[in-house]
Amino acid sequence: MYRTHTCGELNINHVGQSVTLAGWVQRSRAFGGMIFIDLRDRYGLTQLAFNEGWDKSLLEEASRLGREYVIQVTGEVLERSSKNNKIPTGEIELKVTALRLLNAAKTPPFTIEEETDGGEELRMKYRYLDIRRQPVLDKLLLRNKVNLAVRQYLNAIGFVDVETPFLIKSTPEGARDFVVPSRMNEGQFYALPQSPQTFKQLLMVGGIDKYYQIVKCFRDEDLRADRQPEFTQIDCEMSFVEREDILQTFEGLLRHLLKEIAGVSIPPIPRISYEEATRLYGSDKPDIRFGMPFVELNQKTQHKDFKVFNEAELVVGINANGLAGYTRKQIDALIDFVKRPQVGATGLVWCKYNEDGSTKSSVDKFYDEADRKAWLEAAQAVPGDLLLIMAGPKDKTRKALGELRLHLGDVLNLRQPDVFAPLWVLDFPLLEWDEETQRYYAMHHPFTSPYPEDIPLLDSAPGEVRANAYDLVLNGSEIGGGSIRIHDKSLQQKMFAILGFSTEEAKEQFGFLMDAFEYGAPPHGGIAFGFDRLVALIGGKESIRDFIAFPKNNAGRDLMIDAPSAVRQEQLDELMLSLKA
RNA sequence: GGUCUGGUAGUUCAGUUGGUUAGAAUACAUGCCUGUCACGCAUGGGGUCGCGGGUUCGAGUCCCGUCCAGACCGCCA
Repeated sequence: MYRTHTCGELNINHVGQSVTLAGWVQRSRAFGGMIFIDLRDRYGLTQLAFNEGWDKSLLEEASRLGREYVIQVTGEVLERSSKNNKIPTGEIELKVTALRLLNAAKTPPFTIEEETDGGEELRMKYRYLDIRRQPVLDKLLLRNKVNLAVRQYLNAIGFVDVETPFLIKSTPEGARDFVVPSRMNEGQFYALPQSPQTFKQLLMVGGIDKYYQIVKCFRDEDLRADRQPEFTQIDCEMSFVEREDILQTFEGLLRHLLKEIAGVSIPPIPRISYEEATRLYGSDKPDIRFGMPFVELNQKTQHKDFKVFNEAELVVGINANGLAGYTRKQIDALIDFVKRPQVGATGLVWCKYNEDGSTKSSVDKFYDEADRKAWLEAAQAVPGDLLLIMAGPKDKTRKALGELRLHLGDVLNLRQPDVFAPLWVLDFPLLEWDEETQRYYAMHHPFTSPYPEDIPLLDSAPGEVRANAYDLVLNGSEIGGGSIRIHDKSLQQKMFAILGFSTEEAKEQFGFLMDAFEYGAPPHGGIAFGFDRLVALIGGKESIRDFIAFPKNNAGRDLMIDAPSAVRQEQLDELMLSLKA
């Protein structure tokens, strides 16, 4: 037996007991005739004490131990003469009577402590050392806790975990596929799933009724701080349900998770339409931890000679509550923010509602006091507020003002990580027109059903058809999305036709699904959650990387194992592949 | 595909208008120290200034290229 206890559990009640611990040397503090060593495992730290007076040869052995050496010690639990109230084991120490070196260690390239001196790249290269650090370990433990809570909730209401294949078929829609060459089928390739979408629908045809899976998905697209090429989804599907059934079931899941993990009770989740979300917040995933809705000012601004406003499709403002005191310099900083290429606005007009009730704006040349008062009133501003206005093409301007709104939320500290404000976004458009390829694309995916009452519009005005789809947004991040699916072959065929598939192409790509629809497919719908992102948000962080044990960098590389890499010529030959020079 | 930022000791960073032998902190090694817990004190070792080219009497510093890392835009049904 390597140990009788862990390094996190001994306390004053164990004094006098003989125990054996095993772990890593965190830090050693040596004095003339004595040495203290902090021994670490994933449960905590325990101080080991060596004393010349107790055992001189043992003290000498201890003096040779370096950082991260793996050791086993046996000894007696003593009450400390000077206690450390910063750690749970701080009242005791181990008077070591036997020391066994289990493995020596090179000096680690960065310090294994709460606050490390290591940079990102180094930590990724030596991820196994990084995982020894408490903040990283805590995130992995949180992930495990959320995973367990998801399974408990879903199992309790009858969901069945079914595994679906990873080696599947490449499809043209959606994200770029990772492809895998097939040795036994020369010149042919599998694709890794972007999601188990069609399989879970086939499970519904198979009568599984309530399916879930916590499953890896793969997308060969560029990465971000919250985007990895392989990521995990909580994938769910239900039969004989309407939208309301899905919303209730998974609102319950989020409520369960926040209660179990974060100890937070949330009120019923508000709902908003896609149209309203973009109109009020300039985003289809608004952060509603704070207000600041947009106010449209076309009618109140386009009666004077100010060309910028007059020629704009949309003039829209936001009330930056309480910022009337902002100096010229501070306002210039906001203007610089919106002019950054990432935001892309051309300018920003401001209008102050001073504490004394007077008003001042950057466009006083064109607008008088009455005009300015009218704007401020429309924005429900009170003295002390600052109105910020943008003008331009509708979509672009809304998006830019949405960025500014989030920035103001940050500036005003209204985006607290421990506040959870979920939101359902409903009534997405079914289709999006793409100018470049001159065709419609499914906004969600081609299996999403339109609202029955909108079906006639599929022929006359496809762009106006609303999807029976829903996104769950948490604190400005999309954490889940789904829809009621098409389960009727002819409607599915029609969708493919609108998306530009010929009958043959549709049959070749998705014939298996449409065949299945002919054998009694039940009405069904589902949802998938981004598990990494959900865990990160519950943990109060923006980046998902630390919540993944072995993440990839922003070029999709694993710095630790140095993947991807070239393969041997024999492997290529076996696969009948040759590389372009 | 694009924009921006960075690359100097094991690590995190500083390094002025181009100018003598490239510094600090920390880590590491050695010595001293019997109650530390970021122990303290002293001494010491440690550098292809990412790589290649150019300008110059002289380049860590300026220019060009390239590689690597990070953030973002496009992309992500």
